Amino acid sequence: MKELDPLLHSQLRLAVMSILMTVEEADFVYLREKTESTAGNLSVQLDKLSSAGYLCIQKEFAGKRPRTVCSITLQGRKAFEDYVDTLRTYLNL
Amino acid sequence: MKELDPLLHSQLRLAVMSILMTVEEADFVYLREKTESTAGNLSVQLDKLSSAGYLCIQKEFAGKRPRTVCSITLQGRKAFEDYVDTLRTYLNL
DNA sequence: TAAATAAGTTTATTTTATAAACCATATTCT
DNA sequence: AGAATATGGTTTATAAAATAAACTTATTTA
Repeated sequence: MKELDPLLHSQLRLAVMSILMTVEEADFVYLREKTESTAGNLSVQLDKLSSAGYLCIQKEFAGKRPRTVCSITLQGRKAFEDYVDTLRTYLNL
Repeated sequence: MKELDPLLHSQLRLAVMSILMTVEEADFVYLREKTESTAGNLSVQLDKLSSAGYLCIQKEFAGKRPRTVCSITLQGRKAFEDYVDTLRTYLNL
């Protein structure tokens, strides 16, 4: 049985990637609200996804406030699709 | 975002449930081979699924050797289907 | 009869996820 | 102006999980 990419097999990381699959980019606040996660947890998980090269993070300023913008990478997109395929075999879909 | 049943959102437990969805019953050895897991890990995960009422475990003897047979319960079947539905919203399927 | 194998269980270790605490800046209230 | 509050996060600590290693009991096999 092929193993599920552990980086994606996590509720919050999967939710984040799922959102980024459908949207050109998303900032920290949006992701936090959409996923109903705490900032701390989100921060950690974004770092992991970023370290893996699944998404890229740009830090800008919106007016005077910091803004963290995330977008999925090609590699991330591929990994997500791969994960879905593997999952299908688990779910009998 | 609805949360994914943590009992099913685990690689090994999901694999086990997936198998039990398609097969009347399966014994310990079969599950271990099919999932390529260690006996220790499998034992722990089967206990959890059993405690949750997702599967039932019968201990018999096959000749002189013990045999642990598992089958999915109605509740387990429902939980699995529910998990799949929830997951769809994450995966945009 | 001693060593190896089978079928598990229990305990220990590592990894993960999550939450709590914290930091820096900006804004609002008195 | 200075204190309190909000914003947008990061870092550190805690709780929960997954996994592996060690152990148990019985059974074959050499």
